Amino acid sequence: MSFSPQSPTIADVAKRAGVSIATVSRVLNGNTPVVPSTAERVQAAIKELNFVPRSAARVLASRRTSTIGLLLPEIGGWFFPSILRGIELAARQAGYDLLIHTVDVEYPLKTSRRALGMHNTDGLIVFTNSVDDDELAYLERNHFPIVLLHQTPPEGLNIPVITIENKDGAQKLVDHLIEVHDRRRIVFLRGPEGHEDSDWRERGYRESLAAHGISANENLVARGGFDETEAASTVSQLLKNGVDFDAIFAGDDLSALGAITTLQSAGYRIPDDVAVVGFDDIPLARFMSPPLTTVRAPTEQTGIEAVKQLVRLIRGEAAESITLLPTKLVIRTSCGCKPKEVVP
Amino acid sequence: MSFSPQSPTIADVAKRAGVSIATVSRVLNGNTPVVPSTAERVQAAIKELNFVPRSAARVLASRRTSTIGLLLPEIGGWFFPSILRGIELAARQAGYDLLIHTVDVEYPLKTSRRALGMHNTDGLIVFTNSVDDDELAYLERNHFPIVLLHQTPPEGLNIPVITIENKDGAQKLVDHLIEVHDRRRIVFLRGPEGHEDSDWRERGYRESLAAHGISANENLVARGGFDETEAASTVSQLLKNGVDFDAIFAGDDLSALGAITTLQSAGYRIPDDVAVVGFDDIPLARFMSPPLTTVRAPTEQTGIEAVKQLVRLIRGEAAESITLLPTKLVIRTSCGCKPKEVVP
DNA sequence: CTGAAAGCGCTTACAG
DNA sequence: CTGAAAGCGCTTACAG
Repeated sequence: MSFSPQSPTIADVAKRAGVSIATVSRVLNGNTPVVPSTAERVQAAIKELNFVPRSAARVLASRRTSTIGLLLPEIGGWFFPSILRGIELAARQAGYDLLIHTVDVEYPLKTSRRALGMHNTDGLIVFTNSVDDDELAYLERNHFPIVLLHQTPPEGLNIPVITIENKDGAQKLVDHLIEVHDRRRIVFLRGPEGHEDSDWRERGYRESLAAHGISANENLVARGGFDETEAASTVSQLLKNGVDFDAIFAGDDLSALGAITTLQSAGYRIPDDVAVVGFDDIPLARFMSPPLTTVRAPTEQTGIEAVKQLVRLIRGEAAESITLLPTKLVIRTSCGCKPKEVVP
Repeated sequence: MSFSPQSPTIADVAKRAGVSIATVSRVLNGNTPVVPSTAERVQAAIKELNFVPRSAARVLASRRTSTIGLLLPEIGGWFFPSILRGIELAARQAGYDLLIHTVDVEYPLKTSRRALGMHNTDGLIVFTNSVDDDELAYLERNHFPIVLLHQTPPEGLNIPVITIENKDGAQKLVDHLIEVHDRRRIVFLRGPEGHEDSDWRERGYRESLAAHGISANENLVARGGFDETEAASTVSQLLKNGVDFDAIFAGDDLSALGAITTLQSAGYRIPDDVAVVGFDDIPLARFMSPPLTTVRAPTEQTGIEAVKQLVRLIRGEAAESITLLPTKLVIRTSCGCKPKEVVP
């Protein structure tokens, strides 16, 4: 039903080239010397028959799947395509296929154990909370290669993690609001509950305030949900409650968008009345009005690093226990900077 | 290196349950009756040993990979995550794994034949131009199940295609500009060369003009590239050239964004001076200023349909040769409608 | 309903 | 450098 019946096998190639299947295999894998003239005959036979070795047979015989599994939460973010591209490129380059499974975050364990694991991959890249702690512990106990993306491992588990300089980026951003634009009543819009990126950004926010002798005001910390709609409703609530603020550090660019929209339709001018900044530098950030000041993370690089560390683990080498990719301030005008000063 | 050495096999389960491996296999697959009490013992053994059957062995023995391959162009669009979700959900539900490969559109053939094909999948979902015509012909000649997404098959090949009502959506949108807002000098911003979605949208545009007795003006058709930057530079060029227009139908929402940005910084008011509409209804469309009138496509559904048709082919059933998913006008204010009339 | 056995298409020691 | 052969871990006729 799936293989064409006449689909050639290694035996067909061997027969045609007049060699044993072992020799064909050696030509295919290139890891054992083969006399050039023989190799050429084999190559020719392969081409003529349009032969492609059955993956399953190779996997079974070699005990290596040459496949990396990627577990993602169902709700894909904006960075998702570029991280995926990074992972796919790096995986292919290292000789691995990529098997993807999206996880209903409500049932991380049940779904994940079945779909991707040691039975069909050599290692797993796990994105933010898409595998629960018990499952991670189980996999680690069995020395199965795993790398975490944007999530530190649960207590006691030694699993490499790839993430970005959230705290540092956030701190620099808030420093900028305070030092350059003299804002002191800065709202922070949190991401979803339990989202580590958001937690670190919040720490950066708090440390910046502290470093400038501004005492934290808990009324200024509210839910943004990494989501335009939630941020929009939170900001209207703040306005309704008469909370006094002169800037908003939205947890991500989407919530910045929601905040800006709400403020503008309530008649506030940005950045004059309220400065608004985000995090991520999604493609549309530069097109918002005003263009959004934010923090850029090297998303594609994140995926590449994840594969790099995972491949080390698969090869039995040591991996970095934490890889922290640098973030970078992107100054536009929503913070109060003038177009002249803008980084292109 | 990849399987833990002690990782249990079907033989371990059989021994523990005191049955043959054939019986374990039958319990696993549930396609042959097994006495309930025996089945329970087997299930218990499976659970105790934490046994998960090796995929490669099943594939090799059964001659079915139970895997669907997805070929994507490297440049992921906005709809990408939701289409992927649709595909993944539907694939899993139908009992298939999902193997993904992104294709450098410069070399569609070379990369694609190696990565995904009959040697490791039961069928392929091919996204816009990620496999070249010769390769498609080769696959079809071998009766390998394929479904195309947003791309009609090359001449003479009978490959099912899933796409959306591009022409109809575009036509309704332009009808709206003409009939409701009395615009007659409407610019169309094309997508990338050879992009079928764009071609169909252009046809809808032209047919709407024709239906209203407006003769096409080729000066009003220009490159938008499905891209903010390209659209922005095209629109400034139009302005510089003194081209006279009262509306822009951008090929997609991103180019609408670029157009709006450019017009506004040149001092034009939207929609009063120029109405701007897009296509796709990306998440940020409602947050643009003004909120963008556009056309919505059921992206997740597109992925689901693709899997559905592909599974039919894999099972040897007949598939719909074309599945056209409906699009829907989303009226906001960038076309000139007042907020009151806005669809929520 | 169940088991023994062949076979899926490769890789890889082991000899030579 | 090359071949014969065992074996990877399953599924599936074939008997019984």
